[in-house]
Amino acid sequence: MRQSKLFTRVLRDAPKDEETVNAMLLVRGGFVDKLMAGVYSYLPLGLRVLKNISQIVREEMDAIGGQEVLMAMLHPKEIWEKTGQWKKLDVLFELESRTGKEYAIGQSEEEVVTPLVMRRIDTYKDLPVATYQIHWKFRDELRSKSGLLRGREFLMKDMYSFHEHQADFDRFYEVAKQAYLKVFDRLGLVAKVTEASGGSFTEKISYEFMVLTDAGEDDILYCDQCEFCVNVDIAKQKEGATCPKCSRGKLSKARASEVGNVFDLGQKYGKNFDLTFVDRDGQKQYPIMGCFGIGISRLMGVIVEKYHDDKGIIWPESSAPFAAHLLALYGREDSDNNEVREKAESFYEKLQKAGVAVLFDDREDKTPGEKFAEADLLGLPWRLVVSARSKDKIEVKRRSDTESRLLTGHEALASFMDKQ
RNA sequence: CGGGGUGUAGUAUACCGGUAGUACGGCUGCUUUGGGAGCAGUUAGACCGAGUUCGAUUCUCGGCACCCCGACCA
Repeated sequence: MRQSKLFTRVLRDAPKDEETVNAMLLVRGGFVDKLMAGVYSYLPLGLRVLKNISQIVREEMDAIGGQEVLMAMLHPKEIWEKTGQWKKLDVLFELESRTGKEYAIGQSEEEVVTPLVMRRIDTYKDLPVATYQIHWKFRDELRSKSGLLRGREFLMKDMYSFHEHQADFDRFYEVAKQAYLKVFDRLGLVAKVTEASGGSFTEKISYEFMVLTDAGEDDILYCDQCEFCVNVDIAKQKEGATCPKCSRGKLSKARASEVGNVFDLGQKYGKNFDLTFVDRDGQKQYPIMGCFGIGISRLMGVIVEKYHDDKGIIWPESSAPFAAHLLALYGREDSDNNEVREKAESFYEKLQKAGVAVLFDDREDKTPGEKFAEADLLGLPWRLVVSARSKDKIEVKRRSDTESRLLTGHEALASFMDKQ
C-alpha cells in the first residue's frame, strides 16, 4: 500500500477527549475514528489489525472443530422473553419499530443459537456441535470507557457448544481453554485463567482470561508460584495470603483486562426453549451448552496498552496492519532523488512479490523527520529506509530496536523473511 | 446511576462583558530535506437553549456531549 494513497490522517497532538493510551495512539495514528463514547469506526489501518486478530482466532477455533456462522443481530422480542430477559437485562438495547413491533439488538446470541442449532439436532449422534461467529455486539453500558477496552459496540468472537452430557462438555471445555491460551500467545499476550462468577448465566464459576494492564477494569489475585488466579469479586482470599492451591506462593493483586471468557451454561437454554435431543437410552434430553467469548476489538486496545513507547505503537508482527514500513527519503540533489525513487520503487515491488505486507511511504513532500515520527507512531514491526545516504543498501530497523543495520536488498529481504 | 472535570478552527491552546489571538494542520508560491523545516500569503472557530445586559464566547440557569473515579457489567 502506498502511503500517498492511504485513507488516513495522523494527528500531531493527542485528542483531548481521550486519556487512555490505546485511544490516544489509535486515534492519533488514524487507526480508528470516534463517533461517540464507546463507538469507533475502523479506518483501513485499524481494520487490518481487526482482521489479523480475527484470523488468528478463526484458525484456533477451526482447529478445535468450531464452525463459523454469522447470526442475526436484530432479534425479535419473543426470544428474549423466553429467557426472561426482556425488560430485565439492563445492557440489552431494546427498540420499537414504527408499527409497534419490538426488537432487541444482540448483546450475546444464546437466544438465537439455541433454536438455530437444535433444529438441526435429532439425536446424540448429531452431537457435539460448536458454532462460532465473529460479529458486532451491542451493550447499553452505563459508562463506556478506555478507548477500545469497553465500548457499547464491539467486535466479539462468540462460540456456543452443544453436548450430550457433562463429561463431553468438560472435555471440550479443557480443549477450548487451551485453544484460548494459544490465541493469546500468538497475539503476544500472557493471559491468566481466572476463576470468576458465572454472572446471570450460571451458579458455577466461569473462567476469565485476564491480561495484566493498569488500563483494565478488573482486579485479580494471582499466585506468584503456580497458575492460581481469581477475580477479587469472588475471592475468599486477600492480597498477601498464601495460595490455596499450591500452599507455597503468595497472592498478588493486579489490575487486568478480560480478553476472553468461557462459561458452562448447563441445560439452561435447552430448558428455556424446551429443545431436546434423543439420548443413548432413547430418552429426551436437554443439551449441555457452553459459551466461549473473545473480545476482538478489546484485544486490539489491550495490545496497544502492552506494546507502545512514548513515540507510538509497537505492533507485534501477528497483529500489525503491515509487516514492513518502507520509507523513501528525499534530499537536495535531483539526481540522488531519482536514484532513491527508483531504488525504493523496485524494492517495494520486490517485497510485494515476496508476499510481504508493506506500507510504502512514497510521499515526496514530507521531510525525513516527519516520516520517521509517523513511522514510530504507526509502529509497524520493520522499518526499511531507502535514501541517498544508504547508497545501494537498505537501512533495516525493528520498531522495538534502537539500532539499524545496512543490508543489501537481498539480505534485507532474507533476514526479514526469516524473522517474520 | 453517584461524584469530579472539560466544552473556543481539522488538532492543541490563549485572552476577553465591546472586531476572538497563537501554534500545528490544509491551500498557493519560493527556499529546504536523516528525527515532526523556513519565509510570505491564505483557509477555518466560541456545544445547544433560555435569562441578565445597550451588548454574552465571557456572567446565571437549564440541557447536551466528552473524559476521569466509583458503582454496574453475559
